[in-house]
Amino acid sequence: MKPETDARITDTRKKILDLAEALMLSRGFNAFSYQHISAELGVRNAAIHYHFPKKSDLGVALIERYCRRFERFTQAQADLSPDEQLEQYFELADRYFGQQQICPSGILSAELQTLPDDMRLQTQAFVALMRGWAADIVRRGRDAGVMHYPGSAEGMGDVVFAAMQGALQLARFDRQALQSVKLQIRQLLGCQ
Amino acid sequence: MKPETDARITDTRKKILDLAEALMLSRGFNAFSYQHISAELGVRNAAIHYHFPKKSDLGVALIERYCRRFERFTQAQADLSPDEQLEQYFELADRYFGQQQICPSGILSAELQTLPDDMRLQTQAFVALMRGWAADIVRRGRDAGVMHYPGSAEGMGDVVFAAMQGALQLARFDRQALQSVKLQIRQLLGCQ
DNA sequence: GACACCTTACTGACCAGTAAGTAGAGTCGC
DNA sequence: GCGACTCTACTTACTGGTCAGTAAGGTGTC
Repeated sequence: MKPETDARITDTRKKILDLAEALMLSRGFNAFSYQHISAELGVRNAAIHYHFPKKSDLGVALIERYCRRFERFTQAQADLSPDEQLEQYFELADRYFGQQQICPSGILSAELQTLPDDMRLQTQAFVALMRGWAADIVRRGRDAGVMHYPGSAEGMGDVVFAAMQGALQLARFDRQALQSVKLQIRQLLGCQ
Repeated sequence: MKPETDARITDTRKKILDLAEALMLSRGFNAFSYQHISAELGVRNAAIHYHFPKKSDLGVALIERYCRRFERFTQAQADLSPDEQLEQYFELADRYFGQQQICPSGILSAELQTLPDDMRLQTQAFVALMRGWAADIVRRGRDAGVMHYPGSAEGMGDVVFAAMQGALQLARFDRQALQSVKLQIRQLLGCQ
């Protein structure tokens, strides 16, 4: 049966991506090796190279998957109110925090100077997506009259995005920090 | 003459620290090697090991220097008004940005999981210092009536600190991002 | 027999770290 | 004022480990 074969084909590939994702978000892209993945998966090193010849291929695939996942995420919650969308974003951050991880844009931008060119470009596109979305939420929040803040929606979106990225990093030292930042952002936006 | 000898002793050591600092803030701690430093300095690899036997010794020395420098920085501007202190902090960020660097707490927290234990402890102390200072500025800013924001000073300090850390990372993709975040923070605090 | 999905076996580069030796400058007894 | 000693600040030469990446071979399935 074709589906079963296809399922097996994508199975290892998906497991590699999942493991690589977890490793990248906790250790960073440069700080995990094909050994980390192959050992956990019970295969040999070269098996990873079969699916992703270069490490940058794996990296690009990871970020592409983030982009697809993120677009599905935004489409799925397109009908929610802006303040509900903000809470969904906060929950996303909580999930990263619960696994001792930071957000993908955080680790990728920190390591940016050492990333291969193709990964850098892909990262840029991903960050632009996230940034635009944050600005969108606060813009529609203000238009709907549920959020109140001075300045531009782009500026406020940047602050929310940057603060959440920084908060996840800060939370590695103090578990209270993420809650602290989330609460303060809610108050700054005047919602809840 | 003693002073001249002492000057030469500390000269190489200081040059190593300076180069290591620049490398860490642009590439990350794990992504630079003793080769990077020794090549630039025109000495052999082992010369670096003479001054800093383990790489973690170099890392700890770097963060300790940050702590000392930071305390001198806060003492030097103790007499400034809170909004002037905030602008000094912004200028610090501008200086990092101008050299294609991110802030030390940003890179160290991103790489935290892969850092040796002694560096982790030192980083924790450094971050606590910076965080406390940010909270101090906005607390005294509110007390003095020049800053206005909802919630606690700790919460607002965390947002400012996290947002600036995130903004420096965001600025690697878009040079406007840092200005955007700085401006928005000023407006959120109601100063200028 | 063609293909997907691995394996074994290897290469060369880079890495942190070490051991042993050395050049020069300062210190001491005499 | 001269040899012996000592210390700092390196050097050369090396080790063992890890890394990404490759080449060639095997195995099961359509």
